[in-house]
Amino acid sequence: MPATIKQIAAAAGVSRGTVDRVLHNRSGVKPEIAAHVRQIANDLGYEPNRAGKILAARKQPLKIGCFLPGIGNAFYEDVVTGFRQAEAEYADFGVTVELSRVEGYDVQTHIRAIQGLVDAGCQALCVSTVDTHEIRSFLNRLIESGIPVITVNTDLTGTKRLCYVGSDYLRGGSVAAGLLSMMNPSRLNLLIVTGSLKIKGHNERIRGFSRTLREKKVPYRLVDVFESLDNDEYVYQPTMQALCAHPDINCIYIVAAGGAGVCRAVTELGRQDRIYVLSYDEIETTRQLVRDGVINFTIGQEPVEQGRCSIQLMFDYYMSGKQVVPQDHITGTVIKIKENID
Amino acid sequence: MPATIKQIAAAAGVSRGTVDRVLHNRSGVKPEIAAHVRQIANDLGYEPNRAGKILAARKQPLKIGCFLPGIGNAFYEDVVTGFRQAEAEYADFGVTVELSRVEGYDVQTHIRAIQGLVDAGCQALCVSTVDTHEIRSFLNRLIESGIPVITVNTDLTGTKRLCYVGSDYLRGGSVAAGLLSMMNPSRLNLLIVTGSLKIKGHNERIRGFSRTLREKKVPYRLVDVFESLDNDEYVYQPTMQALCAHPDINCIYIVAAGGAGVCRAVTELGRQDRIYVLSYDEIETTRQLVRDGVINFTIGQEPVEQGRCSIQLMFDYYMSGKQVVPQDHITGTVIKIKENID
DNA sequence: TTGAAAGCGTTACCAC
DNA sequence: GTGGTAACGCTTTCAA
Repeated sequence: MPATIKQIAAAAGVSRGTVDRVLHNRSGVKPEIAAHVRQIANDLGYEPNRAGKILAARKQPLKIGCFLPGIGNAFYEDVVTGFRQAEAEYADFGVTVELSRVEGYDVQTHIRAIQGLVDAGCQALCVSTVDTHEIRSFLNRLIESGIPVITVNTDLTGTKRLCYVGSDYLRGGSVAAGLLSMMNPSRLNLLIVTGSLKIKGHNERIRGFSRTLREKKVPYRLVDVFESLDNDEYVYQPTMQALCAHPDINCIYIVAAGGAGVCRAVTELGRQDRIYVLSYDEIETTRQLVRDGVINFTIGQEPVEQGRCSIQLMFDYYMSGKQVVPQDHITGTVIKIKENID
Repeated sequence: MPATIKQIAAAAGVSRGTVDRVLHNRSGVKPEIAAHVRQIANDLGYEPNRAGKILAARKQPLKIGCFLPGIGNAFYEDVVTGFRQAEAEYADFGVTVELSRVEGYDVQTHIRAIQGLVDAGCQALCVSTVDTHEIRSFLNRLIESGIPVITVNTDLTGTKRLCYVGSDYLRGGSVAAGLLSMMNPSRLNLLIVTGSLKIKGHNERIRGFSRTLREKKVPYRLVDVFESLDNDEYVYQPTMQALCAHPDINCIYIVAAGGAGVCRAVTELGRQDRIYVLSYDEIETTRQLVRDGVINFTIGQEPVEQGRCSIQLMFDYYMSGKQVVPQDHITGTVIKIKENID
């Protein structure tokens, strides 16, 4: 059982208040006493007791604001599940989670929503937003005003965010290529359906994918590339056209949402057995397509874990007295096939 | 913020002591008062505060005994890592973990080691042992004497253990077959190397494997099956013989430990590019063989999570006043290839 | 600059 | 049967 403040106080011959001041680097302690106390705390291997801290902290409960875009994109529901899980887990530790969702990816809308969380009294933020200059400087201002920020699912380069919690998109692309390379394809005639050519994560997946295909010397021909705009309705037509124009397509790499639309075209043409389909994430429609054998592999990024973990890291950061800056948490790149999908 | 005992006491017009007695179903409270208190607790949605409980519980710290066999089998090291992680995580909540390891799978040795943990004052057990009648009745006696038991990695059928934390071996086998079915093999000439024909988990994997191969109508011929006894040295010879006798073997299914020995034979014959190798778990030698491209797939079962989770569930069980029996926790069946292995 | 005390929610124990 | 109180470790506030 580790030493307590009381024991340190007794050993140092001072009061608990003084020890507390020293341990929190607060002013008003004579330097030599401070040094002495620090020495003893060190010798005794002091580790603050979380239960005690939490109990005392109940007077100032922690309100964490969470912001997610893409209302209507089922993927984010899992992140929300993670937020809620963590909220339930830490409820009796005084943690509250306030969630703000918006539709689409408009910068001004995002800024307004995040500002709304702050106005509602949130003392910390977990956000997934777009990586533009305007957002970055807006968040940097918040951070400087004392509101710590963790980026979830998408990082914001060059901000002073505490840390990033999310997947390694490059690796995600690489894993897709690695799987394909093991399929022993005599020749890959490849269709790539990305979400948006403007979204960094999607582009990184494609970069990782093609790099690994080259490294592995997989013979392939890129037949076509187009965007799905994360929309199942929209993507159906271009997929249909591409498949009809190129009867030799034997692999479709779906980089983001829109898989259901792509697969509808595939099955309507009855070509599901002659085409390898790889996709990302585990929304319910994707899961069903995997069960049905239309999608061969889907590559997950543990979205629930992303939500849960970001709240936990923020809580721990506050518990450490904002002393210990959390490390990035890169979630797993999880391969799912019919047999290990839920 | 949920209601506290203090608030309930005030609302019911009784003392905190009385509320505490009611909430813990202890005797010595007039029935009508008890009912009244219960009513109010319900209305106020009372949830006990963990921080408070933990603090008060520091007077009786919880010592959990963990037993694992297979010293020398690197797999269990990861389970130990999980135990230690949880111990560190819960140290300031008064949790201590006492670990006992033995070599091999002798029933009497196991019983002696587990009894040793109890004698050392452990109030709860997390164990991985063999599923024999003798072990089962020994553990049932311990359980009846008031020591809760969680089975880790291997379940004990028909015991009164709290719950099982570990993988679904049947599914593990099924996933291996699912992967193979996607390799488009014209015809599979299959070598199966199991750990031991006496170990239930290994047999279940094989059962899941062959069932799924049949379901998927994968054309295959079983060339040979033998045991590795989890021993890299031992398994080398039989593998060499089988490979030489059957130059048409194009797939090896390694059901348990011994993968390094099997792969040594494969590479010495220079046949790594013509043979699909599937294995289980992620010990360092396996990882290296995956990186080297000798093993194509290895299927993990999250051993660290198994260790961590079993301690956590036991702690939560004690925290609930031994009221809430935890559910089985089946860890993921994780597919690893070169690109997503660490 | 330091000490003392109250309070967070729970449990345990002693007194009535 | 019931109430009161001390204790767990920590933070905060007030007093000296």
